[in-house]
Amino acid sequence: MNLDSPHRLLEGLNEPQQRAVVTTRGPILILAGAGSGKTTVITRRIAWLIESEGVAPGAILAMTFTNKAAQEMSERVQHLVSIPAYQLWVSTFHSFCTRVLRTEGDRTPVGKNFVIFDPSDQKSLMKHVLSELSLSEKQYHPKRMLAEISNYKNQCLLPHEIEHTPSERSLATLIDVYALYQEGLKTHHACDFDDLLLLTERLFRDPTIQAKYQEKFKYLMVDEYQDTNRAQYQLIQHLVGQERNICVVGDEDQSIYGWRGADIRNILDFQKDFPNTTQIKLEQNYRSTQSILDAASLVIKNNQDRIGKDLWTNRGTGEKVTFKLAQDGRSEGNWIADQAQFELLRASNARVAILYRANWQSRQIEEALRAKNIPYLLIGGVKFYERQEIKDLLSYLRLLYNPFDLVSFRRAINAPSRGVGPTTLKKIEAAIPEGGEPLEGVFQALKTGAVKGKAAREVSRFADILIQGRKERDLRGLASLVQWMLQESGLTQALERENTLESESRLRNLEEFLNAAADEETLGSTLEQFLDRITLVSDADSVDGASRLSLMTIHCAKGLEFSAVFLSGMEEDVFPNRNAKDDDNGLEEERRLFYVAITRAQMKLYLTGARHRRVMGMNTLGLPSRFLRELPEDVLDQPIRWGVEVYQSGEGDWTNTHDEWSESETKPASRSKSSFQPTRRYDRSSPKEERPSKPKMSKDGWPLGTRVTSPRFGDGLITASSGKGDMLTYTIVFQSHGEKRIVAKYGALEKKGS
DNA sequence: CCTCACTGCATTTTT
DNA sequence: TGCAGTGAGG
Repeated sequence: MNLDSPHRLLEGLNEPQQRAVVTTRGPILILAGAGSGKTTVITRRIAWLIESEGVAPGAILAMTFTNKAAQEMSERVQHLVSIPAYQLWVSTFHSFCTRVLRTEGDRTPVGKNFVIFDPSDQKSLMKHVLSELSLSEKQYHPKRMLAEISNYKNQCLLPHEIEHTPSERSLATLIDVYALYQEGLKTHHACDFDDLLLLTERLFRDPTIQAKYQEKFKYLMVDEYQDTNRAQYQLIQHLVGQERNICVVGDEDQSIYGWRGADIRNILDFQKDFPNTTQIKLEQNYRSTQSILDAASLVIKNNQDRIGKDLWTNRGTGEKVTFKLAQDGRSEGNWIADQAQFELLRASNARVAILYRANWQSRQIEEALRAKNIPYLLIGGVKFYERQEIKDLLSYLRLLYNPFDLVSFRRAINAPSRGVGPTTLKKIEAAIPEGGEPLEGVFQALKTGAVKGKAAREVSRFADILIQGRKERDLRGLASLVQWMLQESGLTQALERENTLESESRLRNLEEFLNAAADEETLGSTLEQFLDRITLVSDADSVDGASRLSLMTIHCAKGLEFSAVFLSGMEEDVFPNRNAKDDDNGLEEERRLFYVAITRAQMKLYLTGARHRRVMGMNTLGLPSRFLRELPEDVLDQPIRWGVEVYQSGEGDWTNTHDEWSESETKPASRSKSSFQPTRRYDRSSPKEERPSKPKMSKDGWPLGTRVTSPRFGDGLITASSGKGDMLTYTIVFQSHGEKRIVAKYGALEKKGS
């Protein structure tokens, strides 16, 4: 290979990138740092295989995690070599599996024509299962049960394969729940997200099937390999054939889906799994300035679990990172809004993102943006296809496709409200013959007179809609079918009758849905394909390149880049998230999340925090995120100050600082000298700082941060408060008893030193 | 069977 | 704080 006069497909690539493109045989591990041109490499590599090596497009399988990534790759490949899209197998794991199951489905419990349950469907099935087993939802939270089941599924374990000893009562119950849940899915002819992977993996255990797919796909590529879980890992192992042409691309520092079963060991151990792996590191960053990269590199160095990379850039030092401490969440929002507007005005093509750890944090930022009339796009939260009215309509469509879907049946039968409640539903369900459709239950219940009167009329009208609908399904196009369903189901009329602001917006959503169906129809999709697509789209897929200001979680932002990035809520327990920092793994993942956030920025990075925050209805005192301390001083435009009091943490143990709560004689933190210096003034950098607001809780209580003594628990520090008057309650962290909630009136608390 | 009002409880992150 | 789940009344 002569790299001096590059082939068209190698043009503009640096040396390691070129090697990654042309190394097509055997196992390859591409460690692609943030912003190192990963997508370019993957797409050029696919094009290279097709064009220079004459590989048939259909023999290449490329897997991604999001539809957006898949779509982008597919488009870029088509741009490079002109081949029809349908020949390319670039898809998400989930849609790949769906495709396989739709082809081979006769061999799985749910058959070919399954529906895919989304989380809300799962939840309603789970509730049903729990009541069947007479387990209280109070004790067995449906969501937690589902999370645990998901965990097992991600590890490729079915209920009967989970090992447990007789003494593990709660595990035994979970297994029962899991088993019955799977039974439920089977009778509904339904899969949940995890089943798509699990069932496909099971399928590939059959040597015949395995051979078939190994023969088809000679070249495998996996994007974001660090995010694969056990099921995905196994799936890949099954697919790798004799020639071992597997290329995985990933970045261990961006592994942020451990909670979803992703196992960072998959990428760390790749070379063990595939001896003689070619490893290529992409370390030149084309996205960010040096300051941003320095911040990112020094932060991530604190992690143990990594292979290690040294990112560099030739884009210059750039502006330093700005940190802003606001008095509370509201003023944090306001400051971000103002500053974001400034960033937007800076360049006509500026794209700005406001990121946060958890969705709830978006609220106050949104309020600020709305108050200032700054347009923005919110990604996440309630998804379009999860809205009530959409789910109502979908439940009808799903029933036309798969009449066994009892969850949809239960929903549709009383949407819009027809006066068919739990009682009638129970009777119908009892009348469903073994292995039969819910609709047969309706006929039975009517025949035997179990359901009569008004309910009977409504129910039989509902049955008519479904029966007629099945005929219409085969006669009409997608859009026209949706249109018909909207009318016949009475959903539109019910909303029109309601005639409120709320119903108006729901009608608009239904219209939007109709548009989506029309779009889909022009692609020539069937009802099946339409339904699959709807369930498998994610928030990240809706990120609109044209939008100038976007709000999203850090997770959603992975893979994206923005000229300026705001990262809000830099407080301990917010970020790192309180529940995630229990163990080292959790904390390292949080740190990787921080790393992902930092590396989204091209030109400018802002970090913000709030001194006080209302969280879950409580006033809480924010302490600086430990991550702030990991930032090298010289990337910041000024030292980080944290309000009046100084929090000087030795691994979050405030008692280490005992007397330093009064601002007088604080010693600087060990690593960064000037960080967290006490300061009496609020941050002076901002031109129009909100007036040093009234001290919180000073009227009928003590301010947060006050040190108190309790006769029962000894010395402590007020960290949060809620309620007022007689109900005034403090959350106090005691030196020797941990965190307690104490009603001020009865607590006999005394202020320390008075 | 539906609606409204109350209460108690929770916030990670998503294909 | 806000939502979801529950219970009383219409």
